[in-house]
Amino acid sequence: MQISSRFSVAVHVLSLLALQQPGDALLTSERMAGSVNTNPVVIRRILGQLKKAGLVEVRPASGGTFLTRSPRAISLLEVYRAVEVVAEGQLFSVHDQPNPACPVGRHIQAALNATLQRAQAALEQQLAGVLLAQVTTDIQAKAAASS
Amino acid sequence: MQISSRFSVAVHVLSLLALQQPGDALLTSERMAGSVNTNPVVIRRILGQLKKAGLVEVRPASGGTFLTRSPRAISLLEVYRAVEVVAEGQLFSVHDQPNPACPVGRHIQAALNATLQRAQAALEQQLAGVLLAQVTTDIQAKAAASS
DNA sequence: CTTTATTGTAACTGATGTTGTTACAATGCG
DNA sequence: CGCATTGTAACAACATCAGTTACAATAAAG
Repeated sequence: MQISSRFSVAVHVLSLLALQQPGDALLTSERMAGSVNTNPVVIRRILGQLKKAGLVEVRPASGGTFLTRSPRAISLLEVYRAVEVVAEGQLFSVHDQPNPACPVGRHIQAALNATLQRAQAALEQQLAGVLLAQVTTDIQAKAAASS
Repeated sequence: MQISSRFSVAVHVLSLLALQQPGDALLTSERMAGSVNTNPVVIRRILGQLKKAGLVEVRPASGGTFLTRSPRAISLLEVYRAVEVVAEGQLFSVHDQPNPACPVGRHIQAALNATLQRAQAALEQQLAGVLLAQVTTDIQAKAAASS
């Protein structure tokens, strides 16, 4: 099973917000949905999660949406956590009722746990090491190169 | 979304096979299902995948099931790949039709790709570094300690 | 050669999660 | 006030998962 695209959509939306300039038209959920190519409600749901995580400020009605911090202070791990694509520490699911009468059944969970936690932590560390600013810089570089 | 428990069940089953002794009663799907605490068909489906990956030999009818290699020569990454919990290189799903008329839409996929691949590779490397033999040794150690 | 236990596989179910959609009340700017 | 927009609920369509029933194919044992 794949990790939900909520994560990539969230990074997309945050990139739009990070690159927004003072003079620009306000970024509404409709506009953002146009860039992501989805329904505005999908964007609003994700914005709700980013807001709950304290990453964005959404001013109701026609107030616009803004980052609460510099893109240099937002890691992709924070975004990943914000959109709850995976419950904390639960990337792998483990069969939960093995037979305790069998030595393997009794100990498999504990024997596997350390490895699964390490694997998950390794993935999260990679996300922690990338900042939103790096993504937007990369986007701008690619945009400049292709023009 | 979580990674399917097929992976942990497969490691459980392979541990049973690794710890099986010559004199023991044959490990049928029914017996293994008893240890995992699930339905025998679930076990047979997973055995089918492990067989396809060349990790086990299943002799039809009442012939028993065996590892084709030493547990020291089977990494958890091979098991992970065998049960196809995640299509190769596709742990993260990315929204696939961003708007090319927007600079962010046009470049977000490429900008994210390297990071997502690295994160996934970090996870897989951890699995590659653990052998089935380590799991069974750990199980035996825990079983000895609790007796 | 027949009996018997077992595997391999198809088909179906119920539960859950995702993405997209419609609908509409609440909000706050002009 | 009027209006664009947000926040949220409700629902549909779809996919995957885990469990189950059913049964033909297989091969070992007598």
